[in-house]
Amino acid sequence: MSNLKDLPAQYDHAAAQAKWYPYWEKQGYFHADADDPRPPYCVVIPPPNVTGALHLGHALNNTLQDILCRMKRMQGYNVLWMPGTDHAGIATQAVVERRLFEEEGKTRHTLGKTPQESREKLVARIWQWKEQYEKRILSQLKQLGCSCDWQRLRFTLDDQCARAVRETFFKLFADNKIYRGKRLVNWDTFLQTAVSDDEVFHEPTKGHFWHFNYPVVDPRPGEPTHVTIATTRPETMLGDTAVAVHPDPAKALDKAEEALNRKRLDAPEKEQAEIQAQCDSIAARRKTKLQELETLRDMAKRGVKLELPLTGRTISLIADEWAKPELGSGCVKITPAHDENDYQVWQRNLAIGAINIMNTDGTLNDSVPEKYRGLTMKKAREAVIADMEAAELLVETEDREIELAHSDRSKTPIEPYLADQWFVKMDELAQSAMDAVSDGWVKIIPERYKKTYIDWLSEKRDWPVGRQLWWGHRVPVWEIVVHTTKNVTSEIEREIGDFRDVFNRFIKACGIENDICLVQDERRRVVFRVCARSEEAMSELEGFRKRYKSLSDPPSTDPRFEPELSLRSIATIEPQSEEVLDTWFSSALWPHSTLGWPEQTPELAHFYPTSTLITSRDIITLWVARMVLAGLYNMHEIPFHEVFIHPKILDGYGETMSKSKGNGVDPLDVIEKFGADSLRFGIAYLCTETQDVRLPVEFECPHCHALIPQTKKNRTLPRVECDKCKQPFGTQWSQSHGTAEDQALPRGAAVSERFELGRNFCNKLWNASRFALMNLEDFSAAPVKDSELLLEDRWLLSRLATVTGEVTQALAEYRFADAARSLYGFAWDEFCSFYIEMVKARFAVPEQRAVAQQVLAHVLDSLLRLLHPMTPFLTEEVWQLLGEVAPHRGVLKHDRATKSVCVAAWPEVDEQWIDKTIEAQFAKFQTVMGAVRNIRMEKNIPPREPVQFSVKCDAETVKLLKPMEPYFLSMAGATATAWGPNVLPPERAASKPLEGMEVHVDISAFFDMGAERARLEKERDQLAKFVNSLNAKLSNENFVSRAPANVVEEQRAKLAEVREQLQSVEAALGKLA
RNA sequence: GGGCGAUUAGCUCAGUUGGUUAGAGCGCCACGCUUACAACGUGGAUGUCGGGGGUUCGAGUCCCUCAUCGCCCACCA
Repeated sequence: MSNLKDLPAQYDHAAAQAKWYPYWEKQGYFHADADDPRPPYCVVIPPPNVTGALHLGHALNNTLQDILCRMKRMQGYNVLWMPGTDHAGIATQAVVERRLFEEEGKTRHTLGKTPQESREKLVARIWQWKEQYEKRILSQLKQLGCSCDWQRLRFTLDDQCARAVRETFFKLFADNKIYRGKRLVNWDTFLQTAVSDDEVFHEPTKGHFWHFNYPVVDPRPGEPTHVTIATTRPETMLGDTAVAVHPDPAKALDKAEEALNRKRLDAPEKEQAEIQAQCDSIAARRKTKLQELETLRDMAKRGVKLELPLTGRTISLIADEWAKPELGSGCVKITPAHDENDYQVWQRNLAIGAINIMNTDGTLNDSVPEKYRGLTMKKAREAVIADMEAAELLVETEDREIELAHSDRSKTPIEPYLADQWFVKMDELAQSAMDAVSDGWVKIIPERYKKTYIDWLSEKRDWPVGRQLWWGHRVPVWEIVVHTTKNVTSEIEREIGDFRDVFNRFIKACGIENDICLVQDERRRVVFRVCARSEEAMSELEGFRKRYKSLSDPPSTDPRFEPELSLRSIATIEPQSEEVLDTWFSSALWPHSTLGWPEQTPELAHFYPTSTLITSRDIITLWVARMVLAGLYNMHEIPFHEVFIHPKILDGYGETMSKSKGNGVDPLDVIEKFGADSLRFGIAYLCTETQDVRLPVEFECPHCHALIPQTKKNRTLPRVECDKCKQPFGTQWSQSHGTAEDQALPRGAAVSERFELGRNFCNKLWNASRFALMNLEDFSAAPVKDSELLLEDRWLLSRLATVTGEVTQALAEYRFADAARSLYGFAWDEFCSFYIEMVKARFAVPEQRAVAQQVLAHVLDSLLRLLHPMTPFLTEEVWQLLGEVAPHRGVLKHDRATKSVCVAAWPEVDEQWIDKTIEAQFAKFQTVMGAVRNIRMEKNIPPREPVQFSVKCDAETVKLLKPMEPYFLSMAGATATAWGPNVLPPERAASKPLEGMEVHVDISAFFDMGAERARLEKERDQLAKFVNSLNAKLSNENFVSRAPANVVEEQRAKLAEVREQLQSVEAALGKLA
């Protein structure tokens, strides 16, 4: 047995963490079996990206999951918390590539001698990175106390996930839900990949607005000889295929004017001038410009061509509604391959065509005149402007601020780019996911986030799933081109038919016919795409392709190879698609792929659908929506019943934390300084429904441990000087932006004082436990009789039952802050400040000792259980110690404590103890105690000085308070001299009127006439004010007649009560005079 | 441009279906190392509940409106 006297006065969080996590793991408490008969409860972790270490947001996310898992485990569920990490395709590759460039000056293309070798080498490096960070992440989760089933650890790029991804892709492919199409994509010229809209951010950039003239080919007399267009991206003119003018400029102007007028009516004054200017501009157009636009429109209808300067090409003048007559010249250039809106115009006017002018690396390609080829878009811009100016076709240059799209990953500008892409058709899939939520199968909490989810899905935009990256699940598709020498359709079709026959024989011979799906390209009929489901099918295709290439390798005479030989002669198979899938494709499968799908495992049967998903609001669309549709598609069943969207962690300025802002906080720093329990409790305490978690951040000086507030300025300094000791220290910013000297400085951790709340609470509980343990050394388990319980025992048991109910209910509804606050108040104010203080006096009386011990041990036991999900280490530490002195605990009935609080039963609400009368009675005692203490302080009576007091109250209250006399002595140093209805204040007393009572403290030794009078006058004024306000209310005819009778009655009673108090104060004052 | 959320003590936040004189923690002031705890105890001070309207006997709470901040989505030749 530990020597309880030697327990440190401060909770040693580091020791507890080191001791208990390994213990839990060894006991296998976190492991869940699929054949366990208990009801399942399953949570899949939102897999953290292996891009870097976990931040506070992860700490919050995982703390909440752990709180629920631990509670459910105690409630008797078979809990599986499925852990894992995400390969985070583009993000991880970008990080590794950037490092490669910074540290070795290499790009991914120069890493190996061949493209193949480069790819392999880069992927190998990313795996190394992944191993390193995954290890770090897992260690962080363990230090946080997360009770994940580590035996089931998964990674979105591991073999099993790969199988699930291929299976899903194959299903979609065979189902005609995956197609290849040319679409305008956001092209990252640095990473040379398409990125999704979600991976693009806009940044205001200083730019210009250039006005160019395009000459008209053979203008008729009286018609314009050129049209003027304006652009912020002049280099794209090389890819123009048309200029558009509105088909009905007059009507469009009317509409614009109408809209403007509507806006003007309710626009604030400061915008009026601007609107007026726009109105004037429309009016001016009516006079001068309309005619011209209508002429241009007519010319467009006639099929007039324009000369596209610098290219020698002619382009069409078309009529399209995209051109807004009220803006610029009223004409707009159309570059379908490099602008989203222009692309839409092309879709309406296919005849104009589209010209892609860019290579994948962001340089201009062979579609532009030779002099521009190979230039970057930026260089091309300068060249185009110079040449247009030289040709006297540059009309005007305006300065203008533009919101320029940047890639979130490489931070370089995005070029819109027409490229072949893999798409998933979203119509039916999105609908199914919408229905799941609108019909209530999946519940989103808080409910307001339903809207985000539904709105996004209802757009049903097809999902571009291909990424031109090397890190990820490679698209399992091969392209086959059928050879043909024929140019008659029917003959070509016959050859295609032959190909199909031979191909089918080939896959049958390989035994992979069930794992192969062949689809013909809609436009190019000789092109086929083959999707492979299994490893075997993939290697057969690859094998065939390789053997095909090396014709020197003579095919075997095995009849099995006959179809292969035929196939060789009629078609070419291209290498497997170079692309990989969007990282969200594998994340979408997470809830079922981690449980073993596509295998029908016992886990899948037992744990799917999972119970709850806990995540952050910014991935409701990217992740949650896609998991629902993927789950429904693959499993025909929702992936989870409830989704809880938790708040975000912000810094003291209300900004999101991020590495690039330098305001991030590493949970390990917080754990080291405050302990994991404090971090967890602090998070739960702040995790309210509507507010984000705002945490002012401080640097902790490594020299003197002073806390220096983090400001927008100092958070991005490579070295910070301590306010107190004036010594410099490094920050997380030094690591990435500092000199070697900065990096060598001792590092100042970024922490937040907000976690002091949790630390103080843990320490309070530790010391209360220590008190209990010290006083339970002679504990012998013996159930108490109901009659032996004193008022304070019943009060505490009543409060415990109530709080148990509150906490259980709050956690069931994801109200973490409510649960934490409820426990905080109960443990600190009721258990510590009152019960323990009272029990001290009882422990001194031998015949009262045993009962008090039983109740104390029991309530501590329950409190530990209730707190365990939030503060697992502390509660386990105390649980073990308590088990040594009091292995059997309870009140009327005893049970043996479990080996660990981890597997202890969650407290039930014991209704028999809930007693509002007792709680009200106890409140009276607390009020009198407060009054006595208050008078002591106000009269400056030294703490050690004993005082005497008397209480005027009814007989009922006397019965209640008399037994409490010892507590007044021990807790307020006050001895009661009289109780009852006829009590009169002593000669020199300080008096306090209370509800139905008067407290008089004898202060003859400290009497100060002036001070006492001042105190009473203040009290009198307050009461008088209250009486007035009540009087006013009650003399209001409307209040008396319209308010509910009970409310009026309450007010009347209150008035009588307050009047009485006022009288007693006035009496006391009179006595002084 | 559309949507969502926030605005309560110096700071960070609670505040149930409208009903006494609006709460907590930190910080602040005073006193106290009383054998669980100074990371503590006891007591105290601190608010035009963002502004303006409205509904109501009664509004921090419901409605309208304005302002500020934050987030999401869309758009910007």
